[in-house]
Amino acid sequence: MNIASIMLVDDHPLLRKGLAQLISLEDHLDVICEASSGEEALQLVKGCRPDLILLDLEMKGMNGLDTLSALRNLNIKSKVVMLTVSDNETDVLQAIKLGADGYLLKDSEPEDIIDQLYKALSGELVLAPSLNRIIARSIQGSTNIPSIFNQLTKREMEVLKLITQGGSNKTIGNILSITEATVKVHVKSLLKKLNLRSRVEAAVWAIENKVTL
Amino acid sequence: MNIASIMLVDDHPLLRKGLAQLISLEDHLDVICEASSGEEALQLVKGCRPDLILLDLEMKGMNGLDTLSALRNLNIKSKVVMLTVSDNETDVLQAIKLGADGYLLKDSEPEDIIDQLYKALSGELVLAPSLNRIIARSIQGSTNIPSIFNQLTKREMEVLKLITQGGSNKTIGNILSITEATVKVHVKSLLKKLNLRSRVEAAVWAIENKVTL
DNA sequence: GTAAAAATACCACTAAAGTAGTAGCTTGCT
DNA sequence: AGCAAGCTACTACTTTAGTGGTATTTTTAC
Repeated sequence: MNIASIMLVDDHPLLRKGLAQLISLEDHLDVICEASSGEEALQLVKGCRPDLILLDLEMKGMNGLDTLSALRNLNIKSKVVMLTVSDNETDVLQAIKLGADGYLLKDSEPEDIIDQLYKALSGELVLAPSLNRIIARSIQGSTNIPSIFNQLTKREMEVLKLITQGGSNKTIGNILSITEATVKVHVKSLLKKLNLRSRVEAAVWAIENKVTL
Repeated sequence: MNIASIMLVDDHPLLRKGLAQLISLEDHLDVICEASSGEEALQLVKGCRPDLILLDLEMKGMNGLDTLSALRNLNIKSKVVMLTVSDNETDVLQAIKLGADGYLLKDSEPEDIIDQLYKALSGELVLAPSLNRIIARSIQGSTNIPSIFNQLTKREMEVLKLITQGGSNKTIGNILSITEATVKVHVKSLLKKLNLRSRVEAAVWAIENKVTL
């Protein structure tokens, strides 16, 4: 077996250090470059050509999902394994949809992570064990949330964002230069799409699903 | 200078590894024990007697602040430096109030973290640079938020929690077995205390300040 | 034991929020 | 060209939310 090259992308130097050290103990794995942001990662990949990219989901600026889709758009064929603290349902499904080769949690045991990296390198789709039930539910089709997540229109997203900032329909209307009535229309359809009952639930949903737009 | 003993408390093995490796490069610092939770930390401290405890804020189960106050109740005199991803205002101030000797952010540069640890060991109160303005604001007294945080009554906290779950005043009343009118009273005073304008803002505030009660 | 704070409850009122239906206009897709 | 989808706007209506004030009972604190 050849030595597989790995790129680390995480805005926490500490965690990169931990990963690098962990990986350095493996004969068949080698960290060839590190990036502290999604932007940096995109610049470096071309020169790096890693076999596998370990990508943090929660990053300032460009987040992990954005970075992932940007990487795919650049036609980078490296395996990409997401590394995250959250087992957030939409994030997991979104990552998979975007072509991630794995989704691991930071609180896993180091040995498990290494195991999973080998599996990912061999072409397997690896998921942290605690994510299995999320995937299962999604396959059962009961998960209308993530598919509908994308179906929120730009306007609805904007309105949702402003709701999380505590805006009333009127103030949201002023900000977007539309009438309160129109805001209500957006709120209504947004609630319907997300299957929620009030703007409070929408705000909570948005925060927990990190609607950043 | 003697070698200072350090205890690591973090539920992410990876990050512990990173820290341990980082610290192992220092001649005057030595990691003598590690804990993966607040509970474990409390069990281990007595046998460990570290000079300094590096304590993660975000942990499952007992969080960092709980752990800190528990440590102080056990009359542990070790320096305690909080390590966290968030620069959340209330957390910082709360930690300091509870007697933390430092508050560092995980995305700092490793060298900076080491520097800060030395300073903390020498008795200095160390804060990540980006926290300075938070502290400044607090000293200016403009920060009514954290002091008032504690002033929310039990009932108000319960109501607030239920608001974050999307409950209407009526349903909250049903859950708590009080009338809608009474719920409104609680909401009113809760909004006043937190200086917020609507239940949506309250919900967002509660989530961002991790009101778990 | 008294005073203050908390929790309960009610009324009356204003202001938002949410629902339902209609409709004109634009943009993208076929 | 035609159709679907998104954005806009309106009316009319019901339901919640939020404000102000008063008042009783229970806890908590000193």
